Amino acid sequence: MQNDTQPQPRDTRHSLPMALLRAREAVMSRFRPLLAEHDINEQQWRVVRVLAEVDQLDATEVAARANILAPSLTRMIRAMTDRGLIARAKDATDGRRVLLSIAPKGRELLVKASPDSAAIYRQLEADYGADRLGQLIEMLIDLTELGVDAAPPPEQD
Amino acid sequence: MQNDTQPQPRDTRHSLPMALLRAREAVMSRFRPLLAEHDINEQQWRVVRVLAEVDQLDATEVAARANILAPSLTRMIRAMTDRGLIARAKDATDGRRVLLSIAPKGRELLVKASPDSAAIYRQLEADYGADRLGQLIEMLIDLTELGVDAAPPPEQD
DNA sequence: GAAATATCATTAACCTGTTAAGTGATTGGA
DNA sequence: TCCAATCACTTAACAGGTTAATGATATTTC
Repeated sequence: MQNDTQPQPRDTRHSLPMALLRAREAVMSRFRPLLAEHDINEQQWRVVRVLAEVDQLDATEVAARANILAPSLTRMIRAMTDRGLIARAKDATDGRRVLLSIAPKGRELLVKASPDSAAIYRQLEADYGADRLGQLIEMLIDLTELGVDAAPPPEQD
Repeated sequence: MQNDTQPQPRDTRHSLPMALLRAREAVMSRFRPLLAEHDINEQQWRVVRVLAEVDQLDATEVAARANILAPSLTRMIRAMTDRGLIARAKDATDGRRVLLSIAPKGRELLVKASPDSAAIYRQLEADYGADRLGQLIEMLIDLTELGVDAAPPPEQD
């Protein structure tokens, strides 16, 4: 056996980025019909949910919490305000900032979709195991919080 | 306390889809510089790696294994064949199928990028714990394999 | 064997992802 | 005060994500 002369990449099945991608796709496939029913996409749904948790938030923070890039959010703001899902206002003390908040139709959407969403989540817990699902989420949060460079090379100066 | 009249969605931090998204973003941020160095994006990198594991594969299978939708793959095939990363051929026995295989520049890319990729992965294991990372991947694979409807509602007729 | 059906790939249309550059507002040091 | 640097958002350009429709082959059914 001399098959390890060249370091081969991990097989795609056990690659962490791909495993994350596939798992996400598997989970989202359960929620997609519900989102389609309410004529909203994943990204807008995330924005609505982030804004539901707070009174108002500047665009940069919304983008960070909903995992959406600033240019994407800029485009989405127009569509979502036009649809009455969110409201946009300028920050009085900082002219650069755009403050976003949830609007009536956004709350309405949340109220209408939440029960089904919760049911889908319960089914997922039933299928996978509620404890195990909770454990998985904690592990994912830990992974996320490692940050880009948990152990950066020592700076030389 | 009477705050549970309306089922509120899980806070975004503990939402499974968002946790998966954020974790993936955190992991990919480590790999992105390497991919940029080789002037390739995530999706093309996935296609190259899938094709490296086999002799040839029809487009549908490549799409499935690389988690890329068929229309996206169609667009990518042109760019990737133009660049010499993959090769495209028609299936002699089934005129509908397009068979894809890795091409010399694709193998070259793999050879050049793999050592750095492996190093990034080892760093990730060091930061997160190799055992724990393996456990996480197994949990993600299990989640993926639940499928869309592990326990579909009983059909009525 | 012909018609109906199913499958694979492509195209189209619209949206978001991503990077880079641009604009206006704010901040902080000379 | 000035002005350079930074910051928040926007715009632009191109690529992929997503859905639906279309075309071309295969397969199934009668």
